[in-house]
Amino acid sequence: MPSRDQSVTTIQRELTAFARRARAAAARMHPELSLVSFTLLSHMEDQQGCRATDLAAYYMLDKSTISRQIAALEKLGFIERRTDPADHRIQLLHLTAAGTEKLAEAAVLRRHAFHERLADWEEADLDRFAAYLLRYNSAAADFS
Amino acid sequence: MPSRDQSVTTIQRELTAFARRARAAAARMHPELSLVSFTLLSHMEDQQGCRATDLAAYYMLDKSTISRQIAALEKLGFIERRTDPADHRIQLLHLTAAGTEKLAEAAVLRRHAFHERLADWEEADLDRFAAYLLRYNSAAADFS
DNA sequence: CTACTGGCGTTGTATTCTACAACTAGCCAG
DNA sequence: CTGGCTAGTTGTAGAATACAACGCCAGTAG
Repeated sequence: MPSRDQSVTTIQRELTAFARRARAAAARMHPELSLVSFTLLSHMEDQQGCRATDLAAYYMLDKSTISRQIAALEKLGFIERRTDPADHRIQLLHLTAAGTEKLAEAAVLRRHAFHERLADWEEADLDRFAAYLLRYNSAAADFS
Repeated sequence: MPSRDQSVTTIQRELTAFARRARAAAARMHPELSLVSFTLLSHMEDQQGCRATDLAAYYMLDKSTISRQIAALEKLGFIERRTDPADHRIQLLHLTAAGTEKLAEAAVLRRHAFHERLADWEEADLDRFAAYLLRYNSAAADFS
């Protein structure tokens, strides 16, 4: 039975190892959509009409970085900006049809990869693993 | 009770969210040691005498990237190269005392952050979470 | 109404990370 | 010895990112 400290160390090491590979794995899986672009599009799909500032805060990126990413995604035709009629400083970001489609393509590839890796897991274990990750991330969000 | 597909989707989303933030979080925690440098040093500590090629394969990075990272870490005095006497093509990478110390400093900061986030978890849950991550990563390694 | 203040986003600039390709050097099989 | 393989380096270019300075708009104080 591992000690509390050992478990925390393992969690840290394994999460970090995953993080280190995620970028390259995403690049290999869908070269047209980097991990950053993918997550930004995902976020926009979930939160219809989100602002650039929201994305910056959520992903701990500088607003200038987001601005350029947004510009690139717009140039590709994946998103569109709608100026908030109530406040002209704000741009509400929305996926276009092309963006939705592209995101779905990448999501299929990713989901397939995850399903493969998790193929031999019991459903109960998947359920608990998902719950643990949710719990961890919601706690981590408070510290960011 | 979530379906198998929902659980996989959650796992994918939450792991990805973590990965997206890890880089910035590491940079904020220990600005002197990027996430990449940190993981490379960690790997070298675990696998005393590892090769640059091993690091490249494990983290899915190009060998040129590793070469430059290695060069930077050597310039900082954190690692040293020892040519393998049996095969002069190979450099065995070792931490120096300074590197070991620097790594320990960063590890303390990181471990503290993880302990904080996991403070209110039951030990049994930590244990299971760690086991799930190990299992996931060992499966993922086969696909890389 | 005007001026200050603060929030949102863009642009200029520099740095870092990364990949790909071409290369050198060492090992080994024939 | 030669050809082919492996380990690592270097040239080059592109992408991501941060920081700082700026412009624009909204709200508020005077």
